[in-house]
Amino acid sequence: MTDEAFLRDYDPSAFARPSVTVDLVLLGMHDGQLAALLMRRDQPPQAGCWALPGGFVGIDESLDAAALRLLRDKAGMDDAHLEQLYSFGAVDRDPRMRVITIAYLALLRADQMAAAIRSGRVTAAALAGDPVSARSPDGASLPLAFDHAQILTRARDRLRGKIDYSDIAFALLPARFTLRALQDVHEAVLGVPLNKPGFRRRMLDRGRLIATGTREADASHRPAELFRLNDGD
Amino acid sequence: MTDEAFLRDYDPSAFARPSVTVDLVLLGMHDGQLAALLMRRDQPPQAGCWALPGGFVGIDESLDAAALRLLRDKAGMDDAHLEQLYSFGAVDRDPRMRVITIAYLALLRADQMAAAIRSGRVTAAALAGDPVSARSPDGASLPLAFDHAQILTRARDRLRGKIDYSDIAFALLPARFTLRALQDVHEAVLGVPLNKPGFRRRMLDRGRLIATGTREADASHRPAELFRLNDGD
DNA sequence: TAAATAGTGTCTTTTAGACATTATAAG
DNA sequence: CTTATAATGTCTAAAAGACACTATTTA
Repeated sequence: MTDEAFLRDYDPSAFARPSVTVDLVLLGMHDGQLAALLMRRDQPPQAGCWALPGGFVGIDESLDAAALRLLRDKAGMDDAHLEQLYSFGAVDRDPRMRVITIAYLALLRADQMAAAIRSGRVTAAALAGDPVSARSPDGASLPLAFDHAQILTRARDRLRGKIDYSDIAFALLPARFTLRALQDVHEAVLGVPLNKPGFRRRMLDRGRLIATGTREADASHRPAELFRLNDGD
Repeated sequence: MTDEAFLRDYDPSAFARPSVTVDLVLLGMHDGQLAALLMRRDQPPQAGCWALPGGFVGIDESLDAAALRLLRDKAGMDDAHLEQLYSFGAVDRDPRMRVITIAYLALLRADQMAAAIRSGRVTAAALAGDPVSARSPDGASLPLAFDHAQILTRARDRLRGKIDYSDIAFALLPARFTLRALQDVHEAVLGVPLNKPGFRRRMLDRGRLIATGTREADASHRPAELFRLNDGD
């Protein structure tokens, strides 16, 4: 890249620049299904459609910092798993102006999901299908704004691709969890039922799960043992 | 995101916006090693350092279109494997101004590498280590500009992560290739030697390789059979 | 004691690593 | 006939799917 190109870009009005935003895909388990937290648009364009929480990237703010700020402002938390997902830059993705968005994937525990929903700023929508579509808890289909179906599909696919060899499933669970709950997460993300003994053995053979010796409390049947992740090494 | 935020952003001088560029990581095999194509900076800042080819994203140009344009302009080709890699947006990554770059990974065949080098616009640099460092063919270490070592490391890691389950290795090979050449690509990318019979069986059992019946020509020993990829299904 | 889920044992198939052996070309 | 590499066979170990079975809690 030549310095002349940079220099002429020093004058912000000489050449039009795209706006840059960060959008958050907040994913977690809700009612036993994989769900995203969405905001309802009440202004045109696309009023009535459901959108990802997002905002502009500040001129003195890194992309990661912008994602963290939005996580606090839109979902009211600051300790979720957060990773950059993909950048979307189709020319007409927003009818108002040229906007390039860097999408981030945030993984929430059930208690974080519940707290964000209680705050009233976001609503949970179950995700299914390919490409992904969103459904409200009562089963109604929720229309998605802009290219957000595409973004949600890529987020779901990222989760599917990484769940077998990474620790991301645990970001969707409390610190102590049963093997059944862990299997429920895997099945919801992958969209297929899994073999129980095989799943159990695969998880335990990995050597990362530590039995706590305590058991779940509220079950109306034999209670399962609670495990925690050994994130020390 | 509120419409007020969008509206105030309609005036480009009201709020400073970052510049947006696309940088290309052009990877291929060179002298039996994994190598990137770099440009030497002859102007400050970082004069004498080696940088990825890149350029601004046009206001009416998608990210993918900008990457394709740069592939043509900087490497003189338009049929390489091209995929978005990651976006880099640290506030001080470029000392001149705030620049967010969307990095793309391009995979080149040996003949494309050679043609780009002959054009004189880029130079091949072998990649090794973690984080990646660059070396010229004569063994000299090449200092990398800005955050480009970080970008190259992420490109190399993407290649490593996908080579076992995707077709990207074939993007680095001509249409017809020997199993030894395919193994050389895997070994260069992964940085470890592989077992020959096991590698051969794994590739053939996948059912994607088609024996052509012809053999390599220039060998001074028993010539190996040439295969091609079945990219039909 | 019935119901429901937790948890285990075992068989089989698949996959992959290691290593020895045979085959075929050039010089 | 020597040398170098191609190509194959076989043994073994680890991983994963399927399924039957036992164990333990609540109601």
